[in-house]
Amino acid sequence: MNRKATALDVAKRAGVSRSAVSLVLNGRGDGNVAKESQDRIRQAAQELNYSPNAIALSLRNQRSRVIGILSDEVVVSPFDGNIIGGADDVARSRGFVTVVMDTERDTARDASAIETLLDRQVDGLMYVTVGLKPIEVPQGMLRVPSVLANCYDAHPEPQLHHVIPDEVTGGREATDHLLQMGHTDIALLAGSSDSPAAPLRVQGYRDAFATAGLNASEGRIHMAGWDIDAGYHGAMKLLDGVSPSDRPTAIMCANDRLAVGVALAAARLGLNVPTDLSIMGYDDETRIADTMVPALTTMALPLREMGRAAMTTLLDALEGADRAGAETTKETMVPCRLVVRESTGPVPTR
Amino acid sequence: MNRKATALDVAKRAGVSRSAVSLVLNGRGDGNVAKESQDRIRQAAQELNYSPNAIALSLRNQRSRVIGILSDEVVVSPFDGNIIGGADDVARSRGFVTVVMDTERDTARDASAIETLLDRQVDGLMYVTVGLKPIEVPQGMLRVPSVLANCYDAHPEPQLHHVIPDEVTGGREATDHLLQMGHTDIALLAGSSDSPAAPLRVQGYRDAFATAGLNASEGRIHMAGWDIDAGYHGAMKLLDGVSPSDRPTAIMCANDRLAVGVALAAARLGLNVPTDLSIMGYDDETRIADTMVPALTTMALPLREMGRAAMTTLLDALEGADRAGAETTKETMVPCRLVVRESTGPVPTR
DNA sequence: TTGAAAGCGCTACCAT
DNA sequence: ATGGTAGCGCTTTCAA
Repeated sequence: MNRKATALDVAKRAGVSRSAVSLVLNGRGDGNVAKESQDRIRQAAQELNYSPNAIALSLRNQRSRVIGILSDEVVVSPFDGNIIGGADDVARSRGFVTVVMDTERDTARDASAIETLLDRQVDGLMYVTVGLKPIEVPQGMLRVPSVLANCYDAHPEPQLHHVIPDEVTGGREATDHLLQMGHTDIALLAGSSDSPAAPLRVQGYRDAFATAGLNASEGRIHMAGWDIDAGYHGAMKLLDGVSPSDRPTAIMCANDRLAVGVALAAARLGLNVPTDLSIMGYDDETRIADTMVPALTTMALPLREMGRAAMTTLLDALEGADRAGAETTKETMVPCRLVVRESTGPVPTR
Repeated sequence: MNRKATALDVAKRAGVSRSAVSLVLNGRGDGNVAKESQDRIRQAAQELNYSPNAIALSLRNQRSRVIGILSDEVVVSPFDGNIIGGADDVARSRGFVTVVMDTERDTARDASAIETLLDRQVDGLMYVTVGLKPIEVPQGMLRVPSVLANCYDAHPEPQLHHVIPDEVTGGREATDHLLQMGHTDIALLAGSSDSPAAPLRVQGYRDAFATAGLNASEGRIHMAGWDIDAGYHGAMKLLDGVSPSDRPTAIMCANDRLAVGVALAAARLGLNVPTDLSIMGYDDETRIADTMVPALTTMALPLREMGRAAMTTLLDALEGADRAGAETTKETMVPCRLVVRESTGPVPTR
């Protein structure tokens, strides 16, 4: 708990001035400081285990090389953490550090959290949410370069760039996968409309049918919620006591938890997956989709890529502040990725 | 992106000196500054939307009221986020803010992350992990008051206070619950020994039997891993093709995911839960245990409480630095909490 | 009651 | 090539 060495300590030890230390340690020694002084300085710094005080640096330079990440509940919830992971990856690789604050879904805390971050001189801000959603962009975010990840400005005239998954294409390709295996009666457990992702995925489902020249039967689309029990009860309604010819041959779910519920229902009804029924998930939730029995075929959300893309956009804006107006597009859509595992198979012959 | 107002701006606007502003805004105005100056200052501050520059404050005061939280993978993984939530709760209520850095399980990054935090003048440090585990305490943590949450110093002579769940009691009470419902043949899917939590929970299981005057049959304890498939296959081994009289009447799992696998197996075998088989989980994982069908009886990990306790310990040490040596105990054990839902019931009569 | 000045650790610009 | 100095925004002491 003893005080850290300062540049002055290093200077004393090396028998030079503070300025010399600063120059050398910042690589501007050559041509300014004698070679041998340089060595002594570096040596002294090493011995004292010197590293510059970032606070003083920030105050002096008016920039901190810190990016503040504001999370609605990414930290405390089990979801979407990899967005932050991806963002941090690129931040670190470019010499920035990220600090995260989580408001636990209390938007009233947004402003104060941002104020806190801003007061600490963050060079940029990123807002990240669990699940795609429109947000009210907190005023403070406009004071520094900022970006939105997995969410977007609810206003008609958006100020900030956002990075979101391409849900329509995701829904379409998930459906395509089933279509290609010969399924035509595909039920859709579609989440609930409190999330904008749900209707988008439904849209993709419809598009896939349309492209295939088939009619998506609207009666097969059920807004079911997002959890295991919803999947279970939804599947039961679709399958229990229904004659095989009237059953859907595949159930597509708006997330993996629904798929777990469906699998549970299928097991209870003595239906084998995938020979009697194909089940398709969405999200590729870690340690759910990959460890289910059978392992879930699913549409992976590109979380890490989204985080990377968002941070890249932000840092580009930050570092290229000179060559102005380079930024034109306000939206990045990252494609989802089909992960084929064991819960889907060819349509049963009957 | 225009510069924020400084204390000098406020002073000018109010027609006073910087010191006056400082005094008033820090509540030391009375007796030092004229009442009406005070009003003008407060007014000006308001109008300019002034808030002090935290960087300058930290530099000046040598403390930042920031607590750094270092996470091994709490942020990016789906688990244990509420530890951070709880920690943040108490930090905020005591006027501190927390910033989180996640190393994504790369312990090589520990030291540099801590250095970063330290360079930014954090007043204290908290190390938090996913799952109970021993850690190598990074040197830097000893330079400021620090605490360990959900992990503990691997060394024989621990320096830091740690907060962990009481796994033995948790295992015991979970088993007790089953015992009390008349089960005596209770299988245990015990996770794997790469986690210190597993043997502790097993210990609790044995203790419960011992206390009840029963023999825990060691043959019923299976180190099975932690995921759904492990639960599924473990249960299949226990149940499939086994005559009802040789089947365990209850399966206790070392986490909820195992329990999901067990439920899946039971469903496939036509076994009803809980009338044919009771299933007990562990962790009370959000949106898993509570939404399973049937909803899982489980032993809840006191995540939020652990976070709260850890932060309380840390801030007490920080703020009570004067009255020294108050801290004697190095360990806080937080009790787990039995949550009875629908997956457990009386032993079947046969 | 008020204002001037020092100093937290650092870098950049001056003189020397 | 080197060292002195100003100043980032703030609080605190001291003089007026």
